[in-house]
Amino acid sequence: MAQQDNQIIQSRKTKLEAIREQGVNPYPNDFKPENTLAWIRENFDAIEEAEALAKVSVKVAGRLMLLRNFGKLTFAQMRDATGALQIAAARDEIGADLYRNLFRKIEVGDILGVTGHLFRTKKGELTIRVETFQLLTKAVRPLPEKFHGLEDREMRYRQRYVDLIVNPEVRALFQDRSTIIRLIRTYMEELGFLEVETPMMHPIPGGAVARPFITHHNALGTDLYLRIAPELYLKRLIVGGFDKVFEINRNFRNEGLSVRHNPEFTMMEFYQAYADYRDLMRLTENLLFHVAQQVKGAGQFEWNGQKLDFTPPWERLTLEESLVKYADADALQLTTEAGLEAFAKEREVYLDPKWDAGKKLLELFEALVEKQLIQPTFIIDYPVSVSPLARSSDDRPEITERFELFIGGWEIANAFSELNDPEDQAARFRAQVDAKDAGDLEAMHFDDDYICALEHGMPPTGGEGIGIDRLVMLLTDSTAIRDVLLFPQLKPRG
RNA sequence: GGGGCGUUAGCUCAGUCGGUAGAGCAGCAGACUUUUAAUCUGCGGGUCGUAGGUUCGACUCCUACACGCCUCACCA
Repeated sequence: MAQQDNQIIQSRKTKLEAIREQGVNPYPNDFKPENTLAWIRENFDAIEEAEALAKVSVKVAGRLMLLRNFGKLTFAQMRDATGALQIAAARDEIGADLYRNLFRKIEVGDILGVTGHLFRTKKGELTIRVETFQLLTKAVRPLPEKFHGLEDREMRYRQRYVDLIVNPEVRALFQDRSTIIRLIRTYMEELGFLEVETPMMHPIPGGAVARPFITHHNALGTDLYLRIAPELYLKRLIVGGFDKVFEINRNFRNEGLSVRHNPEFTMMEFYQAYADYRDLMRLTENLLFHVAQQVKGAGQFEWNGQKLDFTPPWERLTLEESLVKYADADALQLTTEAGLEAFAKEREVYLDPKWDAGKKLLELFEALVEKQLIQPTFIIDYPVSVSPLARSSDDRPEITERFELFIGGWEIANAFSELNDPEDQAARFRAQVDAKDAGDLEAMHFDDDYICALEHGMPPTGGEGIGIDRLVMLLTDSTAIRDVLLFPQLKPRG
């Protein structure tokens, strides 16, 4: 972000030049720290004896976050990737010339390498007594104010590097995000799932109901779509004989931004041959309970002022049951299209007359129930018309063996027993193409090669997608997806 | 896209009834060898988001636009 040099930047650049004029490189790369600040604190914070501390020699590097100068003595707080520790430099110990001409030119925000021994101040704080020091990187822009830090949301997102420097809780959140993903990956691998990577650029967008981003390949002379889901590729791998696969990666959907939506977001999709949606419900409960226990220390934890309980088993309701339980619907009324319309009118929910009964039922659920599903809840048995890739129920052909998982009022996961009948799948694709021709921008394309794959025989399979960003939001007590993405999408600066 | 709120110094924020802007931190000069948001003295620092309008005069009132936040709609 271009900014006019202000007084402060000018002052810092003047110091930079003064350092250069002394023959000192303000950006050297020959200093190798040997100790982390957290290691020093862990090993010596409990030691009180001055003689014992004085024997400890350390070599550290980090950014100066606070500077307190007393003329002939300077205290500074140094921060590295692991933690923070105080250093103290005395004029009479490092030499008057160095102290005046170089150390005093160092400012908050600069990165410093230091060697020295440990001691404890009069107030008892563990501190490094500086014996030698080296300026490692001069910062010519000032850091935000030391007490309030950087609070402006826009600046925090646009200049995340500054946010990370001055707001330690942001750093901790992204470490948690990494931990969550690692726990999921390890859990899946231990269940025997193979991690795979499938294309991000698709000639035919598929696997979800969404509008894609379009891009162009010059050499091939063809348009490509950023993937909206990896689903159809992962199921090709099931056809190919990998019985358990998963992928944790980005999806891209050309939709609006909101507190819960970013155009690129991270999903885990996984497919297991010879499993059905009931098996996946059990897997999902156990997986998320495990992750919560590891990250939060318990299966129950606070999120957004509410207590969430991830302890299995979780409630399972059909769409109709959820409307009865959470919206006081009459069960019988929901069984007919006329009844659905009457119920919608009563609750002032708009239903497009062009929609079929299944779509109307789903709309009623989304309008009246979804936000109330705070505790983990599986909603099951979705209509066929809104589930073009899911296997129909053998008992009730109008519904599919599908569930969506809701937590905190948000959809967290979507799963079903996969449709592996190529003729049925082809018919479903044709229905989608008809909807697209009728103007539905989100309807699916017909994927000939996917039908061809199914014609080779895909074993009965259960498949699921879990929204990683939303899961991270729950586990980090966040309410905006931007807060769990290092670089969330924002409008370009005007 | 609709509605509401916001945008003032590098950062965090005040700014009354319309009379050309203040504080703390940060910066500069100085004092200080044990501070913990160090303290003390002095000094600088502003396109008041942008562009128009009303007015003798606009940070302040009006309009449009930009960006952000919240919310609704669409979606995961």
